[in-house]
Amino acid sequence: MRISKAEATDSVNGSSLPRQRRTYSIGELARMFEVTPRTIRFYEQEGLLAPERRGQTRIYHEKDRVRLKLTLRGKRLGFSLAEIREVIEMYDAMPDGNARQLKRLLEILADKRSNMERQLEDIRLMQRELDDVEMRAREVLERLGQP
Amino acid sequence: MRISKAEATDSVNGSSLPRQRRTYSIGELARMFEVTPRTIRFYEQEGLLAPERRGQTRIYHEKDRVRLKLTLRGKRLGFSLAEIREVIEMYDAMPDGNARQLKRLLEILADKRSNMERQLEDIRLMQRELDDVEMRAREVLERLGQP
DNA sequence: CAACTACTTTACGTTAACGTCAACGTCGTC
DNA sequence: GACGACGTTGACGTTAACGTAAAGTAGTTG
Repeated sequence: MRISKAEATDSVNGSSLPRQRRTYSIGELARMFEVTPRTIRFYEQEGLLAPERRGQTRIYHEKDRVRLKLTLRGKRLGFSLAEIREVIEMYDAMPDGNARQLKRLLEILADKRSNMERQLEDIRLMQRELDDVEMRAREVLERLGQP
Repeated sequence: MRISKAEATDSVNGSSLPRQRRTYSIGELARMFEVTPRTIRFYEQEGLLAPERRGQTRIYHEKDRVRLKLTLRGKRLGFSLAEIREVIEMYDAMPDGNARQLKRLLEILADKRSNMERQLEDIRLMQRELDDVEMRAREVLERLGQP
C-alpha cells in the first residue's frame, strides 16, 4: 500500500475540451503515477494496456493514461490485474457485445459493487477501532505527563 | 478478493455480557471466518496470534477470535500482515509503552487513516465508473430488444 | 480395536506482481 | 564520436501469503 498523491486530475470521459493530441512516453507516464516503466510494460503484457508503437517505442495516448489510472485505482481497492482486465475487455467489446456477454458484465459489476459495499463497512469499522486505539494511546501519554 | 459473509456478529470491546468462557478449536475458527486452518497457523507463525496450548493442540479464546477478525478486515483493506502485526504489537505493549513508542503508534494510525480516506475516494470514483458502464451496457441490451 | 475425525509439524510448491540485470538500439549534444 | 538519457526485449530473482502433501498423535465411536 503506497501513499501516492499526484494522479493528474482529469475526468474520465467528460472531456469538454478536446485538446487531446497529447501523447506520453513510458517514462513520463511512470513518473506521473509513481510507478516504474517495468510496471507499465508488465500491465501491457497482461493485456491491460495496448499502446501504439512508433518503431519499437511505445506511444501512450489519453486513452491509455485513463486505463492506467483506472487500473491503479482498482489495485488500491484490492482487485487483481486479471479482474481488472476482464472488466476492461468487456467494456471494449461492448458496442457489439452479444447479450450473454453483457449480462455477464452486469454480473461482474454487481459483484464489484457488493465488494465495495463491504469495504465501506470495513472502513467504518476500522475507523472506529483506530479512534479507540488512539484514545487509549493519548490517555497513556497524558498519564506520562507528555502532551 | 473473496466474498465471505459470516464473520460472527459481536462488537469489539463493548462486551456487556461477559459470558466469555467459550473457546474454539482451529477448525471452528476456520469455518467461522471461511479460511483454512493453514491460514490461521500461518498467522500465528507471523506473530498475529498466540493461542493457548493444551498439549500440542491450540485453544483459541475470544481475544484470539477478535484478533483474527481484525486481521482479516485489515487484509480486505489491503494492509499487509506485517503492517497489521505492527499495530497489534504496539496495541499490546500500550499500557507500559514508553512515549516514543506511543507517538510512533499515533503516526501509524494517522497513516492508516489517510490511507482509508483515499480508499473512500477511490470507492466513490469507482462507483461512478460502474454506474457509467452499467448504463451503457443496459442501453445496448435495450437496443437488442432484450430487457 | 479398528476406523474415523480432527489436530499437529515439517517441508516443499505455487501464484501474483513486479524487481533486477544484461545486452542492445537511438537520440541529442558537447 | 563519445557520452548520457531513455527506450527495447529477454530472462531470471524475489516476496507475500498461503496450498499441499507426508507422516504422526489423540480422542471417540460403532
